[in-house]
Amino acid sequence: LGEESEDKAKKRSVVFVVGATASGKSDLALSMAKRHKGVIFNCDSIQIYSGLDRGSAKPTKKECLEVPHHLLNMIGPPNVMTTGDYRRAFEDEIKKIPIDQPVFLVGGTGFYFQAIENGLYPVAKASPKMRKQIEDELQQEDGAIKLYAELKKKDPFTALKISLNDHYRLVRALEIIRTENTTLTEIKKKFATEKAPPDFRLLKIGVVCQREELFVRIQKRSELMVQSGLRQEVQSFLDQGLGAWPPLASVGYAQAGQAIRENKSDLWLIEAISTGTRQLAKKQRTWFKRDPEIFWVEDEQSKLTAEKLLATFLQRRLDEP
RNA sequence: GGCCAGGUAGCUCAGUCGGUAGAGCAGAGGACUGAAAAUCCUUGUGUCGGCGGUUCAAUUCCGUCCCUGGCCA
Repeated sequence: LGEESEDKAKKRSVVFVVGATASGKSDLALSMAKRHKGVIFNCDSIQIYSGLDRGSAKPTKKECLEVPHHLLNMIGPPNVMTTGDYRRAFEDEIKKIPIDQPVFLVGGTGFYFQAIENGLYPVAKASPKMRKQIEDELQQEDGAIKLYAELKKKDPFTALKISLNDHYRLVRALEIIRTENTTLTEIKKKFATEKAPPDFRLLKIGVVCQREELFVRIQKRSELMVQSGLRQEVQSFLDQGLGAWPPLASVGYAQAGQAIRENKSDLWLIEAISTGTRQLAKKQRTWFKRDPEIFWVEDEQSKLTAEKLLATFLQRRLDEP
C-alpha cells in the first residue's frame, strides 16, 4: 500500500480544457495556466501543423510569451499527423515538463483527448500501401459494395456499426483485417481488458458559449480569416502542388479552396466559413456532451466554481506524501 | 405600354398529361479508436404569388391582377 501511494505522489496533474471552436476556451486556459504557473498543450488537429496560420485560430505570439505553448506547428506539408502520432508526441513532450507543473491540454479535437485519456488500440502504424490498394478497389465498379461484403464476412460487428457509405471507416477496418490478420472487434475486446489507466491525474473542464454569442464570434473570426489573407495562404499551397494535402480539407481551408476554384467573392467565402464553423461547433458539442466527467463553465458563477475545483485539484497533489 | 420567361420548403430549384408535392443546400439530432476542423447516419406541411372561372376535384387548365428578370417600344 505504501508503494502505491508513492506511485500516486509521482503522478502529474493534467487539466483538459475542452469545448467548441470559438467558445473562449483558450482564454480560460490561458488565465488558469497563468495563475497556476502551468503550461499549455495544444489539442487541436489543425494547429498541429505549421503553415496553417490564417485559418486555424492559433494562439498569438503574445499569448505564447505569457504561457509556454506546446504541440503547435509540429509538422508541415506534405506530412500528415495521425492521432497516434499526436499521442506519441504528447508523451514525449510531457516528459520535458517538470512533474509539479500543471499541464493544460486545450482544444476542440475530441478524438485526440480520447487518445490521450484512454489510449489507442494497439495496432501497428497504418500501412499506406495496403490503404492505397483498398482505395483503388473502392474506385472500381461496385467497389464499396464488395468491400462492405468482405467486412461483413470477416467482422460482422464492425460492419453493423458503420455505413456502406462511410468509405473512410470501411477502408480503415479492412486495412486492419488485411494487415493485422485480426479484426477491429477483436482488438477492441482485448483492449477493454488490457488497457492501462493514464499515468496522470485528470480534471476536465468544458467551456460553453451561448448560441447567439457563439455565432457572432464565429462570424467575426471568419471575417478576420478572410481579411488576413486566407486565400493567399491557400493559393501558395496550390502553387506548390499541395492541393491534396489532407489538412486543407478542414473548415476554412476547404471553403477558401473552393472560392479560388470557382471565383467566389469574399462575402461568399465569409458566409461559407461561418456556416462550416457553426457545423463544426455543433459536432464538437455533440462529442463532448457524452462525457459526464466534464465540468461545464457557462457563466461567471460556474467559472468561480471551476476555479475552486481547479485549485483543490492542484492542491491535493502537493499535499500527497 | 407590348412581347417572352419566371413566381413551389429559410435558399436554389424539380414536379404534378387535374386526385393538395420532392431533391440539394441550410437547420435540428446522433455516431465516432491512427486524415477526426475528416467521415458517416437520422430528420422535409409548404395559403405550390392573389382573386375569380371550369370541374366531383385546381398547385396543375382558363381569365384577371400583383411581383421579378429579359427583350422591344
